[in-house]
Amino acid sequence: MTKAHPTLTERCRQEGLRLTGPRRVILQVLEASDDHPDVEELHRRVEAIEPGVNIATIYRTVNTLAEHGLIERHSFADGRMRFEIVPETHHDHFINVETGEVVEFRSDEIERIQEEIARQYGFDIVSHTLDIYVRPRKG
Amino acid sequence: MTKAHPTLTERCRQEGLRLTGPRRVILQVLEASDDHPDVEELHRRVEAIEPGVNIATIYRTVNTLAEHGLIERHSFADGRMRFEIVPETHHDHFINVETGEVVEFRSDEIERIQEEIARQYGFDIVSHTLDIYVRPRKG
DNA sequence: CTCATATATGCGAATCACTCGCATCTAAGC
DNA sequence: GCTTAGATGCGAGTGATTCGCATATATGAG
Repeated sequence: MTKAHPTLTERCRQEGLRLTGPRRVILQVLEASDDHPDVEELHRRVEAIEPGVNIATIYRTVNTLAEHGLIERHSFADGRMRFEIVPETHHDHFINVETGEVVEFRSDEIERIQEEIARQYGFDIVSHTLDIYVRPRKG
Repeated sequence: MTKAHPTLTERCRQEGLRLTGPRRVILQVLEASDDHPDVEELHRRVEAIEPGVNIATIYRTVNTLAEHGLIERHSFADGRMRFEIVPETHHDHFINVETGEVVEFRSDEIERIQEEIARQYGFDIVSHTLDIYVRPRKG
């Protein structure tokens, strides 16, 4: 029986990345986050577990992890970068403009239409981001 | 006979914005741009028409115009903000990852599905961005 | 047409998110 | 236990954007 999801730590090993003290904590925090924290928020969460980790290390680590394809970068309208573990299957995001909360959704239909349109234009899709800014429906 | 598109200048007047020298040039440049220039590029184009306009003025002006709904801000993967006149009908963007070129497209079907999904989640859509990073199809 | 004043502008300093240089440290292979 | 490539801490540096403030100017009132 293979595990459904190898952990980030396992994937780091596979990628030949060193498992240092600070890095282990960062991985643990990422595993435990089901929202889309930015670097400052990650730093806060890391500091809560083990103080003394420099914020530059968080920046470097998320960059390394993203380069190795273990996490995804997002930049919503607030400017800073946000991160999440690369999901099993791609999804897009609702961003609640009143609270900043992020909700994931997926539409196979939208994915399909994108492919179709890209083909019409003579493009291959490398990646895409669909961010829908919303507010709770009234009434 | 009403004009199909009021010019930016006309819309500024409607919004009670002052038409100063520098601002007129910025508006003219925006009207003439059918790409998605960033602030530096706008500054370059403005300087070519009338030197001496400070880049801070470009920043302030695009912010003012965006707040008044006359232009749209975009931030593609390169980090800086890019602008375009608010289009007649909404469109999304292909970004050629090899050249940085931006191509507009529109899909009523995608728009419709977005609305449908948002409704299912109990949201009203405020706005959205769909950026598809592509490369020219080979073979 | 002139004046008053709310708005814009130019300029340099400040800010914000992020990156880098470099000395030190340490994980992981031998 | 060594060795060494790779990781870290820290402070300085960057690049895009914003701000403070003195000056200038567009626009409406008279």
